[in-house]
Order: sequence, then C-alpha cells, then structure tokens
Amino acid sequence: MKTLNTHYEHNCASCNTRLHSVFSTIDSDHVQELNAHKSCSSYKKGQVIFSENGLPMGLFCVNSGKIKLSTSGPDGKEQILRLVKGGDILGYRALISNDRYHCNAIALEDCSICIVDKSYFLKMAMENPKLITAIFKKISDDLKKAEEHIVSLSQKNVRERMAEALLFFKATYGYEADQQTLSVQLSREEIADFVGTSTESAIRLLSEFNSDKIIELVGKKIKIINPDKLSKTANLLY
Amino acid sequence: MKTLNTHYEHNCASCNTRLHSVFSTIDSDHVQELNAHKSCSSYKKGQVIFSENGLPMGLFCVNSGKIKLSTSGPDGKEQILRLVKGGDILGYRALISNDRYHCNAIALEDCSICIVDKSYFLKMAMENPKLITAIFKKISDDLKKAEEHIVSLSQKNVRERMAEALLFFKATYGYEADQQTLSVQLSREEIADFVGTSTESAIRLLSEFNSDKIIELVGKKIKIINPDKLSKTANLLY
DNA sequence: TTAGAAATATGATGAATGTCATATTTCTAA
DNA sequence: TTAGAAATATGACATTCATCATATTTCTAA
Repeated sequence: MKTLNTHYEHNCASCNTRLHSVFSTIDSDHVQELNAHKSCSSYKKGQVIFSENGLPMGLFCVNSGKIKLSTSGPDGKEQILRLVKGGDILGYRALISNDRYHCNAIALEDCSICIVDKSYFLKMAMENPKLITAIFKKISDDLKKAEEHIVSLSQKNVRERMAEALLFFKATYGYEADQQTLSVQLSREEIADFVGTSTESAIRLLSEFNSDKIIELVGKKIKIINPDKLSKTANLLY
Repeated sequence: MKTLNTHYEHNCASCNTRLHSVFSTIDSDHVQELNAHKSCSSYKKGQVIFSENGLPMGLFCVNSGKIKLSTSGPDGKEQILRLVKGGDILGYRALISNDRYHCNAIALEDCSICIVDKSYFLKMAMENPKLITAIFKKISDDLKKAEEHIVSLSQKNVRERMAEALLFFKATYGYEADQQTLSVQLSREEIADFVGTSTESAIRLLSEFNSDKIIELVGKKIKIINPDKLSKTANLLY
C-alpha cells in the first residue's frame, strides 16, 4: 500500500470548498495571497493527519473527505471527540492558542487537504476581524457540541446515546443519494468510541434498532428508516 | 432576603483582578476607556447571573466570588459544565459568536462582577490582537477541559471520576489557609451534577474516601489529606 | 482461491451504580 | 427557640451494561 501523501495543485480562487469555509469573505487579493501560502496533499483512509502532542505547522483546510478527531483514554481506549468534513478547517485551536495538538486527526476515508502556512495564517487572522470572528464561531460551536456530549454521557443511557449519535452522524455528514443511508463508514468500534460504550453494546443496540425497524443494516452501511422513532429514542431536549 | 444587585464603584486602573485577566496587557488609555464602559454589581449566593437562551448584554468580569455554569439535561437534571472564579471573564462565547447563552451562570457564593458594554468590548477585541488571542486561549482551554470531561465520563467509573472531580476543584479553586481544605462549598448534589452520577452515589463515595483516609469531611468542607492516593484513585493519564 | 485475521454477532454472567425507602442531621424562617 | 424543610447518610434492591466466551461473517494478503 502506498502511504505517502500525494502532493497536488489546487487554486484557492476556484476552490468551491473555500466558499463554504471561514475564508468565504476574504477579498480576491487575499485569496491570491492565501493561495501562495498553501500546499495540498492527499491522505489515504486511516492515515494520521496530525497527532496528540504534535506542534502545529499550519492550518489544515479540508477539501474533501471525512476525518475523526480522537484521543486516548487512561487505559488506551480511543475516544472520538469530533467529526470533520470537507469545507471544515482543522488544527486552528492549537495554532491560535500557540499550543500542541490535544487530539489525533485520522482520515475516515481518502481526503484532499490544503495546509496554510502558520505565520501567514496567524497574521491574516489578526488583521481580519471577520476571519477571526468566523473562527471563533467555529470553536464556540465545538465547545457547545462538547458540552452537549457531556450532558448526554452524564444523563442518558447507552440506548439514548446511540440514537443520538446516529442523528449526530446524520447532521454532520448527511445522507447518500437515497436520502436514508448515512454517508459515513464508521466501524462498530468507532461508533462505540464516540458513544462511550463497549463495542459489543454498540453492536447489540444497532441490531436492536434494526429489529425495531428504526434503522436498517445493509452491509457496513446504516439506513435510517424511521427518523421520528430515532429522535424519540434519543430522548432529546424538547 | 435582599435579592436586588447592589451597584458599586470600582476602578479598572486600580483593579488587581484585571491584572490577572485577559485585560492585563492593554495600555493605560484603554484602561480608562474600559473603566468608562463598565458598571459593577454584587450578586448574592444562589443568584442567577445569566441564564440559558438569554441574550448577552455585555462581558462579565468576575472580581471576586465563585460561579458555576450549568445546563439542564433532558429530564431536568442539572449538569455543571464549568467553574469560574475571580479574574475570569464570563459570557464571552455568546458575545463574540453573536449567540445566546447556552448555560446558566449561578453564584456559588457572594460575587462582585463588572459588566463591560457589549459593543465597546467587541470593538476593542477586534482592534486588539493580543486581547482576542487571550480570549481565544480561554475558550480553547474550555474546549480542552470539556473534552477531558468527555473522556472521563466515557471511560472512567464513578469512583475515578469523583477523585478526579476533587482534584479538579482543587486545581480550580485551591485550598484554604490550612493547605488541605478545598476552597469551594458545593453541595453533594452539585458535586454529583458535576461528576455525572446520582446524589446518593456521590454521598456514598465521599464517605468511602473519608473512611479510606483519602479525604476528611469536616461539616460541609472537604479536606484532602492524601493527595497521592486521590490521584491514584482518579486513574489519571500518565 | 484460500487461509488467517479482523469485524460483527450473540449469549451468559457479574459488577457497578441508579432508584427507592427511611433515618438523621443541619439549616432556615418565623 | 422551634417546627418544618432541606441536606446528608445508609441500606435494600433492581437494572444497566461491561466483560468474557464463542460463533459467524467479511476482509485481506499471499
């Protein structure tokens, strides 16, 4: 298997992903500048994009592909903390707060990612209130989601959390063309590592949801066939 | 009981708290300006400083006192998310990301808090890279702590989490003069709402720690008499 | 194509912990 | 000071869920 990243060319000016990112509002001069300060690479499924305790070299802009951010618990068990997709930026927290990474970023599928030079990005962020506000909104959203996750883990049982997780995967990555199949491939273990349960319990609950006609397991894929029942099972607020 | 906030005067220029806050680096002109755009109030123990879904009117700068940030879970159970002390700022997330509050802020003891005018603060933040960076570091730290909390809730048992919580209270608020007694007064229920367990389990575990000579329960106060054993019980990373 | 590995599935079992019940102590307002 | 309320404490019990065991299916590399 080829594990090296493939460098490729990609112009920020014509980048559709950029228009949906925190860089959507910068003017065309800045777009040119941005383009001159970035390089692009491909990552294969399973590849580590950065890892815990590493020093950030630049800002990652995800062009396409899905990424998990995870950390290792006290006994080595993985905890999935965030899920990232095309259009998202990555590694901005460590960069701006001049810190090391505190998560691992691992490709869930093949990804194309641009890396913007660290000092250029910091300079641009500091000079551009709109940009820094957009990034602040991102981290603010991360915090909000993390705190919702805390409430779930504290107060919900595994069944509720599993239902909630499926809805979260839907909200993050959406459906495939059939408008039912979740557009992410996570192993049962990864789902468990997000939900905060054992792999066996995750498997069991998914089979139960399958029997209960809430979801349908088609090979590795998960179809949500009764979203209302899933929401009820998740015991959401309001 | 008097429930109205007492307005009082306090000058930013001579404010010792400011020197330990995100406003430590601003120049004296800006300190004067800041002073002109703030007002100060006292809050009694138990008083709500702001609440979930409220719109932020300004930035809270905690002069003295301790505050809990909490939210309501799906069945109405409180979840304590963050703990705040003198020198901290409060409500900056909602303010900068132009959002509503997603937590309740409640005084754990009598507090003195200044409120900086919203638009003045936003203007100052946008013009002052050092300030926005300092605030970014704050939210970045909040996110880090939240994600550590997620790992604990997912992967540790209640006993470990309780030990970790006591160490967290120590790290946040420190000891009283005797260098043993935790310098916060939280009810058993509040401790449970932080740890993510039932009040009864929290009570039971604290008695156990007491029997095991890890802590000593002196009235409402908690003394940590064997910090090493407490750290071991918490099963920390490394 | 096939053997071995990895992922998924399912059952049995026990430990952890939430819930309910009931004292006991402490606090609070009249 | 005292009655009632709230907080703390402790026991009994039931439930959830992790762990271990063992199939079965799917994947992967030779």
